[in-house]
Amino acid sequence: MDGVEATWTGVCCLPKQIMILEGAGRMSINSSSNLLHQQPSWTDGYSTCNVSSSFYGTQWHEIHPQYWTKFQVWEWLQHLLDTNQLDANCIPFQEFDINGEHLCSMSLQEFTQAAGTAGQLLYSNLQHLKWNGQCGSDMYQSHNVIVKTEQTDPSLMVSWKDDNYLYDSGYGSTVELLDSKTFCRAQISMTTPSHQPPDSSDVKKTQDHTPKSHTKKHNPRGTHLWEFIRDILLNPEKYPGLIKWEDRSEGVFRFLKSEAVAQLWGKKKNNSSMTYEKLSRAMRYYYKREILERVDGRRLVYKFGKNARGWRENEN
DNA sequence: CCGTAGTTTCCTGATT
DNA sequence: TAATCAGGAAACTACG
Repeated sequence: MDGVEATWTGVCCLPKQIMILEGAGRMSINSSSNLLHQQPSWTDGYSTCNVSSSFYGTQWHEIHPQYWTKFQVWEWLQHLLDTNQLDANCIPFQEFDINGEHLCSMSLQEFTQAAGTAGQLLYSNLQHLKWNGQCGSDMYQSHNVIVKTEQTDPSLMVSWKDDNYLYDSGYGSTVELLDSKTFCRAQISMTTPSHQPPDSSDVKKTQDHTPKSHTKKHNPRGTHLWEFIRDILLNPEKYPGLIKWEDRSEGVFRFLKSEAVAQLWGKKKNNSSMTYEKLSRAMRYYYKREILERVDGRRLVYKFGKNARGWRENEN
């Protein structure tokens, strides 16, 4: 029911949606009118959008490609055009009138058939998004600098470099859980000749290559806590034993290692004094905003509310 | 400089 | 008794 629920406080993608549509027109895609007619349900409810910065954050680069809507697929395509300064007709949007799930199931061959030479770029970028970044996660493949840090919980080996960090699951695999904005920029730098340095507030002040066509979101500290939690849940193989789903379809989950999660969150925020006590206070603030719902009587158990996005299995 | 969002920190008291 | 939950209050910080 709320796959494209427009009631959440900030479907602030309106400007972007307009941009995409304009872009489609400019690109003289022969089926642009088709695109317009097939605008998915995101065209509904605009007028009711309460443009709050609270949810500026939930856009294509903040959720796993698997969960993208058709619109988010187009956003991604548009983004690639913009960031690679590609000619608009390089990517036939009409060939990508599909949701993220479908997109993720496409082979390289299918991408090439759909988008010609650009297909390879799309494919490799998507593979990267699928396996290395996602949701609030992102990475710098060229910056996998592992800096060992002490962890109270011995099962938790976390390494950091700037905004990103690597989480060693303790099972021999080192994976990334990074900031989404960083990931976005990493993707850009990855596919453009001029390499951009990792995300940092310092860098942000000096860099001016970020495409302006993508509206700046009010997400001052990178991934929000609830997104961070969601991403851990969406990566059970990467973050084993930290948080688990109690009821996947209902969005109910439970902290298994509350302090370990708090440490991980603290690491992300560069705050070594983070505790579950403090993290849980922030979680409780989400009740009022309906990002979380109360689960009475169960310790360490939370439930995603109607304003939490991107956690459902088939959210499109 | 100001206001706001999203925490962070601290605290008191209740519950498990 | 320790851990967790519930919220109030104030502080903090990036951002517009």
